Amino acid sequence: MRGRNPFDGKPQMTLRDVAEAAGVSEMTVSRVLRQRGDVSDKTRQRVFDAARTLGYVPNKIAGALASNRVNLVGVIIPSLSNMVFPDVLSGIGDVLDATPLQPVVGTSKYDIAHEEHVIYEMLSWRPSGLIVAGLEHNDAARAMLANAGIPVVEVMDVDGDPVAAAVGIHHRKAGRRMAEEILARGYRRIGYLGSRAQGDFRAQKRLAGLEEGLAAAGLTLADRCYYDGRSGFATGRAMTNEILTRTPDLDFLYYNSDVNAAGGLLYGLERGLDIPGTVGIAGFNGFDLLDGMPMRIATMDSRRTDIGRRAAELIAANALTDEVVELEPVFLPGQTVRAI
Amino acid sequence: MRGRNPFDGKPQMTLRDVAEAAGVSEMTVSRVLRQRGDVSDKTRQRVFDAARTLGYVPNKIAGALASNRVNLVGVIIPSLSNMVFPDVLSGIGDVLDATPLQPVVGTSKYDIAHEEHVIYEMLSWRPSGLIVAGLEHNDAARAMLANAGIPVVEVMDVDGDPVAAAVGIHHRKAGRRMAEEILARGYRRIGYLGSRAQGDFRAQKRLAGLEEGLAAAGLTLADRCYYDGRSGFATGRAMTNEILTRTPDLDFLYYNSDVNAAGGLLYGLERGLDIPGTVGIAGFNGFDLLDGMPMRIATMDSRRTDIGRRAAELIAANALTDEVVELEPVFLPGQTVRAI
DNA sequence: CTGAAAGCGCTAACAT
DNA sequence: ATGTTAGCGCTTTCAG
Repeated sequence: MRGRNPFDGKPQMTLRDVAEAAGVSEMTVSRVLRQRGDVSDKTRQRVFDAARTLGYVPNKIAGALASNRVNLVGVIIPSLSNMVFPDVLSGIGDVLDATPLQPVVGTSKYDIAHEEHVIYEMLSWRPSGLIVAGLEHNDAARAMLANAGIPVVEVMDVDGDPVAAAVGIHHRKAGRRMAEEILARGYRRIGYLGSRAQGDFRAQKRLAGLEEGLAAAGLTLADRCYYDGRSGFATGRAMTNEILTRTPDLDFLYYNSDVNAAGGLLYGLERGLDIPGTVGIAGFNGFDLLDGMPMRIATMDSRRTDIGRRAAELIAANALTDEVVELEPVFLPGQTVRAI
Repeated sequence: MRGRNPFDGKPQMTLRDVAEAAGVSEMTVSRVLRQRGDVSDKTRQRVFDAARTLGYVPNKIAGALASNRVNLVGVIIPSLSNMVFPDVLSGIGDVLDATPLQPVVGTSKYDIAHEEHVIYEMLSWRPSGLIVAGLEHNDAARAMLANAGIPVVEVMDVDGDPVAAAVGIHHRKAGRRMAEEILARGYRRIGYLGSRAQGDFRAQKRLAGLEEGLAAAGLTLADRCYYDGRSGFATGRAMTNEILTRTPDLDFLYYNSDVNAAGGLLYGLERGLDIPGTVGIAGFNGFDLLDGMPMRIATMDSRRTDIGRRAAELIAANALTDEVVELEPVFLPGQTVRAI
């Protein structure tokens, strides 16, 4: 007899069991359970009853192999702890809920080599589509994505060279745009506060964009400050303290994330800084969790949910395109920058 | 010829293709690719080369069907937007990373009927284990979990009647414990601020525990205030304003979540309330994101990462037990309650 | 409306 | 160290 996995608790119930109980063929059971093809009401009822009493749960593995159809969409994001990505997932879910497709999430941990591994694992389940955060992949990953033979969408960022379709904002432009807003409001001594993580390409692009924007006005960044580890209020405070101690005459602080900016805001208010008069503050992302801070922080809505939605729509439409959808981030001045 | 899925981009590459290219049998290729059984170095190399040049990606569907082994662990949680659950996932990941198992996440949206559906979908992929948040399931779901034939662990909560193994804290006890801490610090007019959501059983249990604890001292809750929608600073502020307007003599505010408590804290500080003198504040969860608030909020660490870890360990050990692991939440007084 | 046959791509078990 | 055979549980296809 065929070896059974020693881990198996109990024998698997099969279509055949249901068929026998209902006194019909396996095929009929299959048709009833998938609501495909015509089956008489009487038979259908018998089959349903049999399946229900037996507690039959179909084996999708077998079904997928036979039909060559897997209603899963792989979604690969760097991390779930960063609030950015759950928002993207929620957009994806909104769209896929109306289809038979189901998202399956994997995390790359901001590590390109690990990402390659996750992509490989995902593809080996033959999903109906793949959504991958970011444009930065190693060659092996790019090759897999290019040859996957299923719709692939790179999300978040369109500032680079997509392998496939892409939906996102242009982070460099977002940085430039922020520079313009800052300068238009009369700030001149600008500091940047962000993560040291090599894997956060999008923040790096925003920084590059910011510097471009400043350069266009003949300015350079007055100082910058980096942190390791997680973002948070404490992180924002610590960085702010560090950069203002080192360069006290800064008149603007641009943070990689709203969460850190919020920490900076709290720090500044406690020190009695005149915000936005003496020092302006801006973050990035537009987290509504932070509504209710002492001041609304200037930020840029990164369109996360929309990005998820648009990506999912491309997958649901089975679009094997390499279309690039660039969404416009929305600048939200809040109360931490001077009025124009 | 066999019908091909019209969605397929290109024909699937199979073991046979690699076998032909390498001039060996399919079995040999299979052995090489799974690093199982002895294969000569020369053959191994030929196979690797062939697989790599062809860009072969194994079909796990077929492999799983043949081997009756699926290295996936289903994880079903209410939502990803609530920061609680990513923390649990990260604990699960820590443990599973050292095994061949991979977590697959599904969300029940705080809806028991939808949860049943998600459990069914998960089980139909024949995972090696299932981790489900909460003890509250409908009968169909309970039946599925009980008969899954794989290790099943219910996480977060042990206050109820687990179908299978359970790892969590006892939320009613946590509420009682909080009542004791509050009373021991001399507060007497206590208000509760939490979600109206029916699906948040654990917060409801904490509230029940709080009331029990107060009752034990001959007290009752002085007021309560509920919100719809998402937690956040703005939500915390609004609730706090509402409850203090209605019942100005409250001397303690117990929130369902740290995030709302933080909003309440900001509100209170702005109004010049003496915290913790006149009014004490406590939340729940122990989110370290909030480190760096103007005051450290009193809270109870819900042991989320540990819960994830312990649950994953049970799954990894293939434990078909109904063991209940009760972890102790840790009370963190912070600065928003009076010293004892 | 229902059934029988064939086979999806892979791996267990048994050769050799 | 490598090959051969059978079959996992389901769905496609074709026959009635």
